[in-house]
Amino acid sequence: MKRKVTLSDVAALASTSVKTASRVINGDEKVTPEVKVRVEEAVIELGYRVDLLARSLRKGVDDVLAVVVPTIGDKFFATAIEEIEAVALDRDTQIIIASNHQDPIKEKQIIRQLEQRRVSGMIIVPNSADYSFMKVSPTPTVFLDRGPDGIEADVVMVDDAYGAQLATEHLLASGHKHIAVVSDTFKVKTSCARVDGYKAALRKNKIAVNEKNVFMGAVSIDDGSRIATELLRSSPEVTAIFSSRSTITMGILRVLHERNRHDIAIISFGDFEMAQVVEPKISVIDHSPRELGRLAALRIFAKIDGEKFEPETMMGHLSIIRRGSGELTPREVLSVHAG
Amino acid sequence: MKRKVTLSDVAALASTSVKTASRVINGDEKVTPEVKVRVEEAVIELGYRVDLLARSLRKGVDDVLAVVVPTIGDKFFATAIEEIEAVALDRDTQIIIASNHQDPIKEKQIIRQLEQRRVSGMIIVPNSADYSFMKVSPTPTVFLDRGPDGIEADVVMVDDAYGAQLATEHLLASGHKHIAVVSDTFKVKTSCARVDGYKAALRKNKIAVNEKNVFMGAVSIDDGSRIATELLRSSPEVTAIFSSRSTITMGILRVLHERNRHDIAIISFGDFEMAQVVEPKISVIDHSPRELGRLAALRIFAKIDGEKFEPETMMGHLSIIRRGSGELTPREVLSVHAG
DNA sequence: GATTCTCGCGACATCGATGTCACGACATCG
DNA sequence: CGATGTCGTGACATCGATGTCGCGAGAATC
Repeated sequence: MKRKVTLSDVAALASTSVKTASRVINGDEKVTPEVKVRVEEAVIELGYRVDLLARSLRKGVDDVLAVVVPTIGDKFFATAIEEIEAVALDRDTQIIIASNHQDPIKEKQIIRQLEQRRVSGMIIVPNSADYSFMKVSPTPTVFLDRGPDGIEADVVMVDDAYGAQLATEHLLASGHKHIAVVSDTFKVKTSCARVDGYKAALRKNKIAVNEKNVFMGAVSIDDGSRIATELLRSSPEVTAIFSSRSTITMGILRVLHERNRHDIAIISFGDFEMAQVVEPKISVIDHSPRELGRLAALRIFAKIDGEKFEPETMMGHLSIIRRGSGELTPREVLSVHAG
Repeated sequence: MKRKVTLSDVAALASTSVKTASRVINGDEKVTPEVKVRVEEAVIELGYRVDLLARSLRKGVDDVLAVVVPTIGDKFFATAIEEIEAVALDRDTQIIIASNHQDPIKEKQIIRQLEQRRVSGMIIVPNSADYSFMKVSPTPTVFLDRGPDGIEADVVMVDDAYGAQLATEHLLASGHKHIAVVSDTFKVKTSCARVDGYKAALRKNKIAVNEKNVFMGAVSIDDGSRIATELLRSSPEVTAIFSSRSTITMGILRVLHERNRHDIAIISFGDFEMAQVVEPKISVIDHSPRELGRLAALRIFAKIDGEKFEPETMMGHLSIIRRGSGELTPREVLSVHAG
């Protein structure tokens, strides 16, 4: 096992000083061409490669971007990460991924550890915890998908309430009067906002909000199925559903397909691959994880490069993709026509 | 902006030496309780936290695990990463994710960079490139999902050929004679193996392989749809399809659903969320990304901890999940019964 | 009581790179 | 011709931690 090749080995072979060797590998112009060649030859001969740890220690920060998400396996976050990685690759920056496992204590430890590692920046998808401990953090940070509690910071997100309103109004426009919403917990800001948007749309259209048709607590596919079953039983008058997450939508679809209920309109917050596969295809409110990831990455790199801004909230685009499921005519309208 | 707190600040405040402070934070027993308390108080008072970069430089390796995958957004890899991250979390190890972007040159640079960063280990999902340049790598490495070319190494994968054979035999057992396969490119080893397994199953059952029914070149959902369309036209006799990837399956399903063709049996390599949502539910060969991720992570940490093994290939479990789509009776059998 | 051991501690070197600064050689200027 | 400037260079300090080693004091041994 031969010892690691260091700059001083290179310098020795090139009969020059360590510092000059360093100058050559860093492209410093002020080196005699002849010496430069000698060093370059020595580098090749010895197979020298910079030790990034040592360089980072000297520099004071490590050229690494950290990304903290609730779960890596979630398609939405995975895609956002993919985009962040693509932006980072252009700067030869690698990314550390950490999952907070829905545990504020653990997440705080993780963030601490990332700071101790001197990552050059962090992109965080916050949970419901308090982030005020980060007020004094020396590490540039951007929050993604939702804003953090307890601290003013850069945030890249979409206008969840507005998107939910769009979705609900779309269903209203198709003639639906009895529209249910299925969402996550009120602890998650985005879920709240989406339910708020739903309610706002109803109010705007002078339709009373029936709390019975607001279903919370759905995260997984199975939750979606469970709630859909309950919904069909307890609220038979419902002709349309606004689902605030794609996993929930999948769960609802399972029940609808099993029971052959193709008479219920559905629109989903967040696009997903299978939305184009099932019949009828699922209309969605699209908030692109790619766009959010890109925005966050560009922002964080601008900050890393030393640009100073005031904390700012940046909104990604929202659009509605009509595929059929949201445009179904309510059955009472159909039956009136038929009768 | 106050300067960073270092061990020497702590030592000064505790009126002791840097080394002794170091002993305290590393839990070295040989420190007088009194001194230990002084140091601990100083740590709290100053808010001292170890600089992981410096520690890693000294130690010679960085306590970070690198994971290199083709694409992060792919659900299969994302889930594997999630599991790897979970294992790593138990050791307070963070993970660097890199995508090779299907580009061997870029991937080589990335791997080099990871070595230069002195990551303590690497888990790599290889592409078709040659990995012989890694023969002399000092970094413990495990390959995931498929074996690398040009080098003997640890590999965690499943027996793709066997899984494909299982799938095909399942269709045969339901009475299908005309079975098509849709797969990726022959450049990817796993794809090859799956097609081989398909052919082996046919041969074993004395059914001639019809190359016309071997469809290659499908990666995305759209590819799946394109090929499904072609298949329905060019091979109307086909009553069952073995799809070697979940994305392909989704593409095929889109076409089948659009055309209301519920008479074609389908089985998919790789489980996916929507497999349980559509009707009929999709039977799959399950090769759990969680299990593979876990196996790879445990292996890599064992190697990091200094255990020595010969290069070995570890196989994850494979099982068939029957959900209905693979158990459809072929229409000619039905018509015989009907007639 | 002299000697060997152990224990807690700290000065210093070290990991591998880069910043600082000063020095000698040569060019340029008035 | 002396003063000033620029240029390439390298010795040394530095980033922040930990390994080495030796020292002095008290305990244990004969």
